[in-house]
Amino acid sequence: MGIDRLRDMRIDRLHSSAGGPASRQAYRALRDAIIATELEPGQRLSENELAERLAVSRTPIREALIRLRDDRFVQIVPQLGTFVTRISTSAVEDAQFIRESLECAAVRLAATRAQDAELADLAGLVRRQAEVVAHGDYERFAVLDDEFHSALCELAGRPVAWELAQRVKGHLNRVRRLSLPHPNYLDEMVAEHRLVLDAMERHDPDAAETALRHHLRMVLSALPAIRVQHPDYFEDEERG
Amino acid sequence: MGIDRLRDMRIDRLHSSAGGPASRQAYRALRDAIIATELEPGQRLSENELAERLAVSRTPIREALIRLRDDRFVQIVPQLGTFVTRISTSAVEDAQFIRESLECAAVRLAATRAQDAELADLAGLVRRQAEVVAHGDYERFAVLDDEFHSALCELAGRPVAWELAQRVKGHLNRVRRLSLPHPNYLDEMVAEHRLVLDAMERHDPDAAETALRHHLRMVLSALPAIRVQHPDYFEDEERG
DNA sequence: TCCCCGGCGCTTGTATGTAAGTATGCAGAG
DNA sequence: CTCTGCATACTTACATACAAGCGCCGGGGA
Repeated sequence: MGIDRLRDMRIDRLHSSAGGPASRQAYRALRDAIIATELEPGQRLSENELAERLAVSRTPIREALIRLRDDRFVQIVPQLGTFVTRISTSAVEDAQFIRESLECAAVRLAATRAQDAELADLAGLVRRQAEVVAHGDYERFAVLDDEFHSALCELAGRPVAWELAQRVKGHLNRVRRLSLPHPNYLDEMVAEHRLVLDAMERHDPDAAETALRHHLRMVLSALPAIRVQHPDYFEDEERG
Repeated sequence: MGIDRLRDMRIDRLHSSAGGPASRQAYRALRDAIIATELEPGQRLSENELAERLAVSRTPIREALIRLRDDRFVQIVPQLGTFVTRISTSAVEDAQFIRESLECAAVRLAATRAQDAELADLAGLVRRQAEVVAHGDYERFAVLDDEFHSALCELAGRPVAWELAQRVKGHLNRVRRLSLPHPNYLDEMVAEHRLVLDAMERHDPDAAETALRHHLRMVLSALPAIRVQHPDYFEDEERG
């Protein structure tokens, strides 16, 4: 088992956010597939087969895999194979720690520096989130959610914080997609965004940080349940 | 000018922390050379010439350059060339922000969780730092300094924080090497380490964070002076 | 039946060749 | 003298070929 599952991967054409060099497209396609667990944790990847499937040579595939290794989404073992990393509790916690540290530091700055016009824009963004949630449009909310967190870093004058946070966020998303979101999940998210925004409007860095930290930690709560449901997706010790 | 400066690079053998695949060695060698400004900011790099100089083929060189691009140490322009990034104030501030966010968050955890034995080890490390500083051994101090900050993240249970901090730290080191350290610089560093340690021994996260933040910000103070001294190393607007 | 060992097929790592595009410098026209 | 256009030499991006090493499987021996 394992190697023939490669055909389960849905991406045949390099369609995801198409554009740019082939190596970057391959990176995005593979990354998306891993986060969506279309490529399952623990699965072995073959440079040759990926190249064939994505209709490019091994070179861009290899460059994509190297970058994915830096992201800890794959593990490359010389002369043996390349594997999708299993979900490790510590890796998820690492990602959470990094994101939390960066975004909380950013929101403190943002709360201090944000101008009224910028806060108004952010408020508009949260309103739009409420709208799409009312329509149950999960996909659109995901986009607006990213925009919100991106805007926080932008307002802090540190867009790089979001770039980095987004990179590690993949680990959190992979977990989140495995968890069945409970009904009011999206409503809660929007409400928490509003709490962060309120604190920023009061220019209260402490409150903004607290609210954002609470918000970011929501994701992790589902982790134990997922481990019970997909034990073979985890690499951690306690499995028996 | 520019391209022939490639011969100024001191690394002929892949000697820096030798071991591992050639691409990794090339990465380290090039990274070290850039941080030491043996490869000057703005300088054009040739894959062919680097391959010849490091006695490997273009493939591992290319992989190294890709990783350096992710680190923002080089800029790759397709069909045009690869260039050592000039020092940008915002990039340095980005690196500072990331390092500060991660390490300050880590030291808070460490101050809370550290055991007596671990604190004793850390105290021993600071003592050794004082010794090598007394002998004016800058190189050994640099190693022990890294060990100190690495230990903080380790004690926090988040070694990944140090890995990331170390990666962006290169940008800060490149700046620091250009500044002539004033005489008591090393003594101050050790003293500040001791302040951080003291706060940790009191299990006081707030004090530990404050002390570390102050410590980390020392580096940036030298930046304006360096810009005056090496204006061509900077890419920022205000040059006239 | 169990164990050891050697060949085979796969893997990644590296080297080299091909393609496409940009800046540059020179030649020639105005 | 200045401007235009083309040939050329370089670059990165990609494709392909070669090398070295690990795991597996099957045969032979005890």
